[in-house]
Amino acid sequence: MSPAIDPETNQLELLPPGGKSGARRPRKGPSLSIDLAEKLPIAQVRIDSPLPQLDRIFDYAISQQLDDLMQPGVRVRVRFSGRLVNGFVVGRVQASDAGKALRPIERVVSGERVLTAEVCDLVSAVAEHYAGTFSDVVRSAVPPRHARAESLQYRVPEVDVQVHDLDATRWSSYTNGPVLFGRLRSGKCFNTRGIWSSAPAQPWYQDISSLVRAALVNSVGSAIVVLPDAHDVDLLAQELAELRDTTAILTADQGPERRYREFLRALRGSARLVIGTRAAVFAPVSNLQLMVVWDDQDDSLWEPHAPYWNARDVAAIRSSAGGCALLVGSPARSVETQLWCEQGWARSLAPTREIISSNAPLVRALEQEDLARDVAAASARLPHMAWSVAKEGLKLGPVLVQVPRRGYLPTLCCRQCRAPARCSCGGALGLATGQIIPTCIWCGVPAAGWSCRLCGDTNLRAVAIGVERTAEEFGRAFPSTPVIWSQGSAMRRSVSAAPALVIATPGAEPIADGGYAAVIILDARGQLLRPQLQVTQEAARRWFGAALLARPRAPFAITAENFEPVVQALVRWDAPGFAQRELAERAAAGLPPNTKMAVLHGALADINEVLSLLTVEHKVLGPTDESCIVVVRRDLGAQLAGQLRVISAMRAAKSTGKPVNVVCDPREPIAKDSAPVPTP
DNA sequence: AGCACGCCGACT
DNA sequence: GTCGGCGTGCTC
Repeated sequence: MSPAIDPETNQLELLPPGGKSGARRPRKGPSLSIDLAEKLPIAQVRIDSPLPQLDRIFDYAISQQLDDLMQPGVRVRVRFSGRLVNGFVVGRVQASDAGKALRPIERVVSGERVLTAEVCDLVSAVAEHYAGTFSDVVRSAVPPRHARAESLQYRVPEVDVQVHDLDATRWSSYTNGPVLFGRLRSGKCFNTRGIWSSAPAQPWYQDISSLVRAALVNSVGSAIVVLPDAHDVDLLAQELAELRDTTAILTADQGPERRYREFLRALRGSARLVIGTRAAVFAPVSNLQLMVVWDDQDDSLWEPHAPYWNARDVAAIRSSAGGCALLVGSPARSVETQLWCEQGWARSLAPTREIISSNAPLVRALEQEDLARDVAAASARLPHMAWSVAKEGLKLGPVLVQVPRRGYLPTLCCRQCRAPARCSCGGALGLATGQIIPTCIWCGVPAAGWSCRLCGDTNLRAVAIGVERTAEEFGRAFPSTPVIWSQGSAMRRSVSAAPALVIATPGAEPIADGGYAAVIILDARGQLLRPQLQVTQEAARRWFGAALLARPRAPFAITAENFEPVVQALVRWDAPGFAQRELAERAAAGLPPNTKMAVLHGALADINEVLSLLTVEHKVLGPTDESCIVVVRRDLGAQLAGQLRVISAMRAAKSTGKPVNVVCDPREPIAKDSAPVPTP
């Protein structure tokens, strides 16, 4: 409270607006003064700086000239440590506790209040949760200003939202579905949270559009839908075309003007529905009723920049803070959302028994008798069982073949000793379609005259077979059938109902008109052998995802053994049960999401220093030369993040050692096999 | 990060 | 006596 306002002059002791006056030099002579705003003359400002020691509120004086514009949420330019920097006004108060003379705010960038109070609190909460800074998070929440977009008129349209009969019917395919749907429809969104695992043969974008209609009918509120990529956004926007006039599309690939325009449509109430990719989770809509996140295990929901937030978890924070409804859907189920269900924070929605028995695909896996009858089945890439499923399916329509690798022969090894084949630069060798000489995947140099560094053999052997080679093989086997392929680099979005073989990588499967007549998963066993913690989760997501695209009761062949739990889950169409099992295993091993993890990256000495400053009860895995993992009980997660934040800020301010990079709730913290398991 | 302040060695 | 080394500390 120290710089008192003189009641006679309404003036506050101030530093001059410009110049490079020494920050700590005592001012000499009479101080400069400006005419202060009469009410709430102090602006609380967040500075645009990634430095953790500057991640707090700074007070500035508001002149009478800028009084009207200086609303919470506006962008400003302020003199900070001698230099002009950007910032946001996050509040206005009567007095400052800075204990020193204040500088006036130099300039208001525009009167647009781009950072609403709710989003400002959300950004703070996300920064705290991930031990990151406000400015790193707010960059995702508020796009850069574009003056022309700001000068446009934003009409608030009259849109009549209608709930169709089909909308309620779709949700009666799920246990708890009718209750949840009814709550949204009657406006009882408060603390309504659901986690759904897709019903077979029921497109996710139709499920979501039904929810959105229910939440927006009879209400003046808004809804946000977060989807993994721009194509999904288009698909849902088409499904909800009748709400076009009140829909804002927020995707990363839009370009500055369009992006800011769509943002302003949400901010100014011109759009009540926001459909977008991960950053849309911060959209500044008013009266938020419902948030939907689809496919929460997709990598795209993780922000690749510090502090590496995840859109599903940001949505959960937002739902917790404001009580808006939250629905998270997946082809399968993540262990994280399963935990929310088991803790009672959210309801589980699973397909009903009736829907499963009428629509779930008929799963064929590798059985003991298959293996006995067909000696080659155990090692064959395309066992007889899968072959006959393809042949039967092609009589009725398109058949999907999911192959985990793109390209032709993407990985090669020495035929003699099976050592991975490498280029002189260290990159792996692969063979592209039509090539005879393998090339390096990193430097692209052809490896003519390759010889094995270990045994000297000059012959190569394929380790993995890609989509293109698989398409070639099926083309030879079914000469009169069209073969279509689709993979990450060249995706095909849809195919007709005519018989065809469709070879695709996971996530690149085209949608078939009327659904696939059969689905085949190749190289399934190999996918269960990779060392990541997420392998079984990821496998379930990929395989349920492919199975969803099939017609009701279509045959589904998978080249993994029947006894694999994930295969069992497919047979019973029970993704929640599978997640429950995985969650229990992780709980027993002290692994997330039952615990909270943070990965520290940096030099060993710096990591050790950070660890020595932690007082929260924690376990340490490692440290190795450049990283370590800190594990705490789940209920101590906020404390851990808080301490890591303080420690980072302190070390950065004192510049002791090099900074340590912190990643909270990492996507893939450790290899499953090598994980030293913390003892509870 | 920048930038200023402060407290010790070799120079006009 | 003072020019300048970069160790500390702060930025409303």
